[in-house]
Amino acid sequence: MRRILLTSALPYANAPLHLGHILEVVQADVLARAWRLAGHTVHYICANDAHGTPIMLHAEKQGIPPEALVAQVGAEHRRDYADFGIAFDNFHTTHSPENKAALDRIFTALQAEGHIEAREIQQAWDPIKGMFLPDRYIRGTCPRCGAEDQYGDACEKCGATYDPLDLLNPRSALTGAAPEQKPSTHYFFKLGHFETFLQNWLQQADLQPAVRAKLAEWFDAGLKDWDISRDAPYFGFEIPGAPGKFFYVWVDAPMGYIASWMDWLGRMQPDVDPWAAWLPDSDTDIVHIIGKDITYFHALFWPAMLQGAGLKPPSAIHAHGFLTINGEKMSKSRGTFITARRYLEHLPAEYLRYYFAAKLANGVDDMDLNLEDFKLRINADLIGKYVNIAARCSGFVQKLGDGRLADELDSPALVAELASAGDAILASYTRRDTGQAIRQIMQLADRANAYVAERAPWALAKDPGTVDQVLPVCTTALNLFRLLSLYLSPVLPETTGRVAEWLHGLPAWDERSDPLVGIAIAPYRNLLQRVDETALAALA
RNA sequence: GGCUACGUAGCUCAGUUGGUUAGAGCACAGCACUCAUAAUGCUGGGGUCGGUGGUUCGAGUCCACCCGUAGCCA
Repeated sequence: MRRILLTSALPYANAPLHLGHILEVVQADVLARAWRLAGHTVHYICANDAHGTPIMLHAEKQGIPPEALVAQVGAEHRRDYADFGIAFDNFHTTHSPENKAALDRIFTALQAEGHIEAREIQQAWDPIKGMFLPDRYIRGTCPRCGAEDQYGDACEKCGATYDPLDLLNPRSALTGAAPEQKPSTHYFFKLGHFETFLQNWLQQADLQPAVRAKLAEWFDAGLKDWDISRDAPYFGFEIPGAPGKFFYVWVDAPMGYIASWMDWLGRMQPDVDPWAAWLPDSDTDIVHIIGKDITYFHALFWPAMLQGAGLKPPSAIHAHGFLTINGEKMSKSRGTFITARRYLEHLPAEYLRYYFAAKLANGVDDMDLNLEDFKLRINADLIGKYVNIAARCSGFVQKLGDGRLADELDSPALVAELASAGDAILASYTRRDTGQAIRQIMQLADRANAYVAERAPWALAKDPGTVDQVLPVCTTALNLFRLLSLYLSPVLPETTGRVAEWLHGLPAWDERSDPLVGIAIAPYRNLLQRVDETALAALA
């Protein structure tokens, strides 16, 4: 049995969660639950990404301290996640003493080993605001194609990337002032020191082919030093021995994984060394679920920093694609930006969990949330196939069996078949091919419905010569339903939890071959409603 | 602009190391059934696998170029 530390990417504590965030955590949560079914020990941890210029400026605009903004947004994030059934073992924040401790240990070690270098560079400076400007806060005309009002690092029109110094007619996005050039001492992480290590690591780590291909590209381009410092004013941690210099948010962000783990251990298992899982000889697998846009930080800087600090690099990094809505990028102006909260105001969380799960595969492809497809899929799979099995059989148990299941199954072979199919399903889940798992489960649901249609308990019930067969048939079908519920439990914990209450618990994984027979069950109560058209329309 | 990935039936997606007439679910059509939230079962129609060229006895699967989409460029 494995010990696994599972993470999803830290959401930035600047804005509400949207459905793209939910796609990621659903993936991670399903994986965590599936691994637990398989008997592994999984700790699923996450945290708020609390630092950086955008948060500092946002808080300033609201007239509150950044700590207050982060706390407030963090509380909203927690609530949204909880309402989507995301069962973190811990959700912490990077603005915490634990994270400061993690950062100090790692930075000190990197510095001691000569992996940090300080040197002076030229930076854009806003003379009115009195601060250095991140590239994103400088706008101007693209030096290549002449497009106006482009960001300081890249042109959205022609795709060119450049230095903000190259921009024509540069302006501060904060004050409109023309930025000046000022020298400043910055600290750099010598990523190039880790080329050999990274080359080896990417061979043995559990990575997708597309991620490996992307990494190879960066090696070909040569590993450059990474600027890890920012000048005050900045919301973050100050660099030791360098007053007025702060760690760039992306330095302490991944350390939030460690901080969250430390925080959890400190409260739950204070005797355990919080670093144990991250030491080189640790038997804990560290698995990161991330969006494809941040592969760079997780697969290059992060393992290198850990290695440089004498810690264990990640065992696996799994990148996923982006979410589009009805084929379009999520965009506030186009009305395709759906926050997690807005979805929850209209539709049940588990519908979206199921839809995402059904379409997730072990690749980096983008996923489209097509609302018409969503409706058809939920209605067809969850109501028409899955829940239908329980709904169509339980009435007979009440009418003919007085609520008591038969002592014998009509088809033990079919129940055994579904029970043995579980291993392949679990394998699909843990391979992160959740869509495959769902296809396998729905195929079994089809088998169950075909079985009921073939045995036709309603017809058996009409003939005194066959009426005795009705209960064994329905008991068989309900056992199939119970197995399907077990298989769906990583995706639909709440619904299958209600099934568990109804059917005297779901079987333990290793005991799923034991049928539920000869026992009284309560009358069936509706488990899921069809997708409400009005609610769906309100979402779009 | 460079790079990486993706582009398969109306929709959403599978297609293992290239090998006989390209698969599934949904949608659609017909039939059956009426236990079930108009749910279910059976049968069927539907694709020159983004385009062009190439390698091969043979390519959705390999190569080149082009088009489109997404992300990255520290």
